[in-house]
Amino acid sequence: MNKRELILEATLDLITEHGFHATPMSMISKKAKVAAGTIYHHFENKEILLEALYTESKGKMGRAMQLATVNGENYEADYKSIWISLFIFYADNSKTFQFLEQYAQSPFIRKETKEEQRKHYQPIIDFLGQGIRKGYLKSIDVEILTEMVHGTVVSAAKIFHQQKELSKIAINELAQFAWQAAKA
Amino acid sequence: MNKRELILEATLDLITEHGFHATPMSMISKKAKVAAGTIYHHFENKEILLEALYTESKGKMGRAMQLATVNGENYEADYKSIWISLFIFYADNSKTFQFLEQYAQSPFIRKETKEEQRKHYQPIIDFLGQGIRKGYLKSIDVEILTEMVHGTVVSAAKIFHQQKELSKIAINELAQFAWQAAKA
Amino acid sequence: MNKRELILEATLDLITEHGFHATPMSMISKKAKVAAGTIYHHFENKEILLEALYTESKGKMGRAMQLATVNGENYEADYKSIWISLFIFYADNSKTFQFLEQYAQSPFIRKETKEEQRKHYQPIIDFLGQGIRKGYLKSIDVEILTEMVHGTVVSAAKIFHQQKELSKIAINELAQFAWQAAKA
Amino acid sequence: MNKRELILEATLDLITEHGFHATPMSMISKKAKVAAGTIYHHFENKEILLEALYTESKGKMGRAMQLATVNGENYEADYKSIWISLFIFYADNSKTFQFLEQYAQSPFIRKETKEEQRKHYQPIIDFLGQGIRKGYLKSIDVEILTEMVHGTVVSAAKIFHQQKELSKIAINELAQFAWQAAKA
DNA sequence: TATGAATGAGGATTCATTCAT
DNA sequence: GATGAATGAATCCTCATTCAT
Repeated sequence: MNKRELILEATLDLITEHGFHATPMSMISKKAKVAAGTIYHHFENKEILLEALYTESKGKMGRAMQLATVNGENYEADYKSIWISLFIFYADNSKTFQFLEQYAQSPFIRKETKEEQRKHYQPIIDFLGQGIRKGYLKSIDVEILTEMVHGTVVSAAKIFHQQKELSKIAINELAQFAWQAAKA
Repeated sequence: MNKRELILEATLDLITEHGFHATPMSMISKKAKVAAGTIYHHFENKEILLEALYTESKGKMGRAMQLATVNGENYEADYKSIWISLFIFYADNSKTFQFLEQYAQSPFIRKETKEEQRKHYQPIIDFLGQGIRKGYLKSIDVEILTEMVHGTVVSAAKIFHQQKELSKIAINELAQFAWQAAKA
Repeated sequence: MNKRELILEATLDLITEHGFHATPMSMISKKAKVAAGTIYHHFENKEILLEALYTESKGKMGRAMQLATVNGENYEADYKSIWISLFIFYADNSKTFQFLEQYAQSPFIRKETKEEQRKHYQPIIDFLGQGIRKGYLKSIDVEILTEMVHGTVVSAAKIFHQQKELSKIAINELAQFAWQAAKA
Repeated sequence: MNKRELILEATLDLITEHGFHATPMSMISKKAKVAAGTIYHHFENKEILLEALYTESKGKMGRAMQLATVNGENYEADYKSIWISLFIFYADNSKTFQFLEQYAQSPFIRKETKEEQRKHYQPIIDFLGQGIRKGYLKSIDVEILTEMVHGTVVSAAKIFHQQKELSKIAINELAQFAWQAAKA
């Protein structure tokens, strides 16, 4: 594992535990077992380190959603498959989830960066747009609908991380919750 | 307006804008037009100031929900009324909303404080519990259901604050979204 | 007990425990069960409070030494009696002793105050001067001799306070030590 | 001269002049011509800086006493030689002397540190213990005797620093004072 | 006299960043 | 690239003192 990775990993760990401003660079360098100056060879400054972490995290999230088995035959099944894929990603990557939740809306990340990373939601927006047009889903503004549906995954993930357990049945119930919410 | 109030208000303003660690006490004292030391007469330290703000904010939220017109005749109508009451509170109190969202899960607020403030959700938990027992709502664990329903209000409020506008119709659509999600 | 006394007592207690600068006026006011402002009705400021304590302490010490039974018949006995009187005062008034030791040489007390309180040593200086002239004691400069003899009492008191015990025999041995040191 | 030394030296100068709490770290950094933060690279905090100074000072004192010419042939001569060595150290190192006097019993230095530095007295304790066993000295508890004898050096050093002069003859008289005090 | 809330200058400490090695 | 000592501005907090009641 190269130093860049080590630094990013340490940053994720520490930032989810203490928050951005309560995580000194010295703490990151210690956890990553790297000299303080080394961080600055890989990241111009602390803000840029954070943005890099944000970009990486969003990328991982995007890739996770592409793992959903979407075959186009049964809209409801595809919808739930995507929902569950994202849920599982959030469930399996607790720190990345927390980081994205806490920092997505924080003033630490520049708007441009946030905008740029919206691309990862595009496939979903498209999928939900299709569902609306085909009459499977409520005809609400697609951006709004996307936000609402995503919100259900986030809520489910929060519950999961609070309880450290959630049966398969329960997960399917929550997917069903999300489906009934959105369906026409 | 007494100094304690002035300090809390300044803190809410600044903390939602810059975040906890990026808001120096000096900035709060300047905004509140109070000497730095005065803050420490009212709040032992910065952390406790934050906790006080959290407690106050949760209290306001609790009071807002009690304004919902619940007459017990039509469960769906009552459900939507509560949903909309909370939504309106979040919509009208943008900063309080942001603050609660940012710090609800942060490590800055002690678990005990968080637990104690859960009391404000109790009426809703009861209301939803009733709905489950009477067969109006899905029979999911009531705590989980509460979290999921609350999540829909949060998502709606986020959309509202991003767009700075949301028609009455749209709001009713989102309440409908939340109702269909939860109903049996 | 009037407030002035209460304040002085609290100051002595706290200052010996924490030191002058580590004893805030607020701590004194709390311990004395008096409002912060009240201290300033009795003492112009912190420095003057300290000086008042110094003056009172030196006065007590002076009075203690006058309790020695000096009958002028046996010089050695009188010498030891004075020595033991002072030792007992230091032993019985642990805090006053510590305070005088720690602050006598500190920069906190003005030279004039210190000079003025030297008067309490005058009887001893006279007594030792007599001893020198009569050939009972070494013919060393009387101020120096006084300092050296006083040093033996201080050392003995420190030992006492460290050990919290010192038999009568041991005390007499130390008085004997002090006598042999000084005698011609 | 490395920064650590510069800091310790500046601390000694300032602390003896103003006292611990009246010596801000900023003042030390200025006097040592070092950035404020640099102090914290070498000493965890102000207290630990003080402890380090204490340890160094005691070490110097210990080394000074080992310079005494002790040949074991004449106990009285050896005793006086040690006494004078320590006196000269205290006389030549006015600030170290003041510092040790002021902080030896203060609450700023932890008991463990104090205990550990007692090792520097061990050679003297041994020397006096021998003197007691061989009948040269009073049979007083050796720790008590050590303290009393040390007290005579301290008193002599105080006199020296007050007067800024003390003839060789006077010094020998004081060593004689200390010898007669302790001898059997 | 007595009170204690309010003040704000001052102090300990932290931490992002630099730079000589 | 990698190191980590050094920097010093910025931050939290303290505390002597004042003053309206």
